[in-house]
Amino acid sequence: MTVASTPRAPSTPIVVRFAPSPTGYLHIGGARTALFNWLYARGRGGQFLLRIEDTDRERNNDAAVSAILDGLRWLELDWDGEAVSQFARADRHREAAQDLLARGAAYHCYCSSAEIEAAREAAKAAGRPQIFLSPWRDRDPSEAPADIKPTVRLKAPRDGETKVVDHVQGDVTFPNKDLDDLIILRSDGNPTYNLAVVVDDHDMGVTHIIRGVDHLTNTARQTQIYQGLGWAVPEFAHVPLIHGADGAKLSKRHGAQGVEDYRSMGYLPIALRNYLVRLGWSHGDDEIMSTEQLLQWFDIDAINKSASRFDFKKLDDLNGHYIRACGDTELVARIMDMLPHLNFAELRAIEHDPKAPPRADVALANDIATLSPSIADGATLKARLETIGTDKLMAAMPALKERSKTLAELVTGALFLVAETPVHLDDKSTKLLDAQARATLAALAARFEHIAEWSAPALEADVRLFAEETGAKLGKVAQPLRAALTGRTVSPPVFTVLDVLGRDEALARIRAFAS
RNA sequence: GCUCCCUUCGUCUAUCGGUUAGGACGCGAGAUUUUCAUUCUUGAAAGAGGGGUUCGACUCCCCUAGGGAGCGCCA
Repeated sequence: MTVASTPRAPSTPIVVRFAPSPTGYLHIGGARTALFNWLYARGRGGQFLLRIEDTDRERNNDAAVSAILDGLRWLELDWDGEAVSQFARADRHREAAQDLLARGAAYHCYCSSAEIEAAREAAKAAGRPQIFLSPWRDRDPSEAPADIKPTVRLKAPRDGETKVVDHVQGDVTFPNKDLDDLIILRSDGNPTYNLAVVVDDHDMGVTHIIRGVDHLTNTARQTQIYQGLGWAVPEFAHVPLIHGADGAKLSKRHGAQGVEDYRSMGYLPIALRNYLVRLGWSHGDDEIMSTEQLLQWFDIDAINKSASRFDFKKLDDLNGHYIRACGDTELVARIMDMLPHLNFAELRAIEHDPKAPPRADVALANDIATLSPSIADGATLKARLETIGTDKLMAAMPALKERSKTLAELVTGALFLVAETPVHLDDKSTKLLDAQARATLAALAARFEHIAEWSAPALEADVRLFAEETGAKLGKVAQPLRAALTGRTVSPPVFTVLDVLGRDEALARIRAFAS
């Protein structure tokens, strides 16, 4: 394992920000951007600020904002200070626009929306670049029509080029002739995104802007605003996008867009972070990296330029690693935290590709439907588990966690705890419990009644002895037991199941199918 | 259409001009095993295509092809 040089203490403290718009959930791509920002700041003693880009009043609402904050908290990415509302700073943005006007770096444009639209259509039809050159850039404002409220446009340079110096993309130059005079103040006097971003980033003292490449052309335009305002341009790192497994944009069809879905599926925050950081960034051959290592190693200069595809198989593998490494107490706590977020009926209603394996939370919902149909949601399941006793869940954890990739699978494996007696059998276990198997169960029940010590090793020894005496293979004895105890042909080791269930419950379940 | 970016196993990636092109996931085979897993061993699997530059190119340059992003009084 090679160790990169430790980042030098910068003379000016690093300030980064994550600036999502409130769309109703924290997008998985946004989550990675937030993670990159967080790692960069926290690894270098800098600040990680949060700003909500809520200037679009129609889309903005409190629920959408808290969904994003919840997502960040769940991912364990803490930010400094209060989240800044961009909308609340509109006066300051207007002030900057006035400043631009006063400096001669902006002008009033009296073109109507219809006029602009028409020009764009014409350009498109003629195969010309769809940029709009306002005639009011050079026209005398005294000629302005009285009935039109003007917008304010940036007076961007027409010649030369605008260069974006980027830690990921390198130097990217845009010919100024391709960048039109963007509107910075709408005709209703409200600031537009590009102006607001520049003013906010400047006022918040942001030194490094780490965001998606989809903003690269915005950066060229924003650079012109910085220049018009006479402000220093911050450093940039435009990170590549994350695509779905088919290479197209990540969509609902791919399984999950918001981090809340990943919580529901039972991924551990640390596993998701480890997975996300490896999309577009690496540190040699290292795959599993602790947060401490990431803080030490992560650097924006090592981020790749190409987009990557989201691979659930790899996420599952990482999550499995972290589950196995996690203490039982913490796992139980995380399961209990997760359960109230699950609504089984809703999960079962999720459409998905029938060829693909269902999401772990959907699989759990389906399993509950057959095993314990009376449990309708995660909160009920949680209550049921608490009634039975979390000590039983704890006792099952060591056996469960080495066969689970997600918390949802952990719960699926633990469902035998809440099953009603007699257990609801699935098709395979129904078939397995034939006359011979039921006779075996009767014989076992008789033995178990008198067993001195009810523990996994003692039970295993006794069952092995029974198999030996009757000349049966262990599987011939263990499988009927498993079916009677769990209703499934797949479960944690039967002896663990017997042990965790306890003598009375186990015997009742066995007798229910014995004959 | 215009501008910009990208292209190493199926996927995520390593390689700072000289390697039998490495690792991880997934997949195949085997071992362990009461089921399923875990664990261990092992196998297959890649430089988009074409030109240059160079003693030597995955690495530098050009072209082509494919992919992506942006082109709003959205953010």
